[in-house]
Amino acid sequence: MVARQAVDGRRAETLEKLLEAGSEELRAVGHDALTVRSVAARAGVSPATAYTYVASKNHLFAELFWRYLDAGRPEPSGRGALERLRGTTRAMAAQLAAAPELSAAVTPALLSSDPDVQRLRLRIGAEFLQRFADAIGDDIAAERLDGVLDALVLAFSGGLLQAGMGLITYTDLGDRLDSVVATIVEGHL
Amino acid sequence: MVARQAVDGRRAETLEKLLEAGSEELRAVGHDALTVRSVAARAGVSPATAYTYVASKNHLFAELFWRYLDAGRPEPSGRGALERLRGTTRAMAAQLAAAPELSAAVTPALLSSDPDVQRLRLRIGAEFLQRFADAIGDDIAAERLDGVLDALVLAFSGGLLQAGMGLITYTDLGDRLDSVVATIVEGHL
DNA sequence: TTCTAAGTTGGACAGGTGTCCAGTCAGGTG
DNA sequence: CACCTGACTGGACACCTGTCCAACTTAGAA
Repeated sequence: MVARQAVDGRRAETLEKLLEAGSEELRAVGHDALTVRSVAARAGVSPATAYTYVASKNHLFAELFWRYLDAGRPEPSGRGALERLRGTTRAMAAQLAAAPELSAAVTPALLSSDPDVQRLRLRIGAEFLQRFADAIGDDIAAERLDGVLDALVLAFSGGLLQAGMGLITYTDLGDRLDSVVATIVEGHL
Repeated sequence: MVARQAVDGRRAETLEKLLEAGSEELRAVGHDALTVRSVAARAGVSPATAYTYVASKNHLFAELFWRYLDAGRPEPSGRGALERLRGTTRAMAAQLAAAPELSAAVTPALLSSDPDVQRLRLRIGAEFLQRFADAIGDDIAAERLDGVLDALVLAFSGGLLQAGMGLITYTDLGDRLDSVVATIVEGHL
């Protein structure tokens, strides 16, 4: 369970309605203009009810992002660590590029001090790390693995931040990461 | 000029008062609790006046950060690119660690869509890039330089993001970057 | 000294945030 | 069938955000 509290039966349906409405609203008006009340209205639910599921706008974004991420977990394939890593970062960049509004929304959202956001960002961070580790497999010596994973996670977070800032587009992110991954991994295989 | 509009004479003094008050308020109550009105009060100025200098809370943070950054530009020293790079990242991490509230404030602030913030974040991004380029000097072959710089900037941004999220402390950032920088640069010298 | 223009001010404004609570509604249990 | 309980509602709350403007101050030019 990732939402604010356990959901079962009737509450599960309302939560789905809300998240679906949030996702539509996000695409429709963008993350700046979206308000929790407008999402509630779209879901046909009162604001007070919405706030029993979602602690804040930021929490809503984090939740939507987590679900989106979770739904598109890539299967690493390829002959070597570099090829698999590139496949993984490409897939992740493509996923972000396919939902630019959500991606733009989540970067600031994840920085919130809201405790419900905190849980989600740990989960999301762990997910990134896991994906890179899966892609590498055992192609990199154990004593070098941590350093390489560290560099990859930092570079990926950095890409997220730069795209969130609008310095690069989510579409460019793939190319950028491609070369950066090579630069990092080179000499450690 | 980085502030909202050109400042000269009398306006320059008021701006200084405001930024100084902002800095104090930030240390005193943290970035969540700080409001533009509370900063204005501390500076002995009306809110309306404050808003003629500062477009938003985020703009204030970006401005404070830029000035702080600008004041502490490190002089690269050391025998090789790796050593100088490490000196540079160490110095930058130490600078961030010395002003944790400001650092915590600026990461979300820089993601704002506010146009006054936008100018500043380009400037700040350019400054990071410049520092890395200065540290490397001409120790890395031209055809590899861009890739390495890219990786460094992404990794540094990533570090900023992770520290902003509270996944690592600003104090740990130095060690983390130290090893990541080595991982990136290794094999490109 | 008087005038002017830049700087500052108070106060109101429309919107957003997240919380709270008394009251209504609907479904499942006994 | 009546009842209880968990879900939902409406509306008010306190507070924050950034904007606007007519009125006041003040420093320096004429």
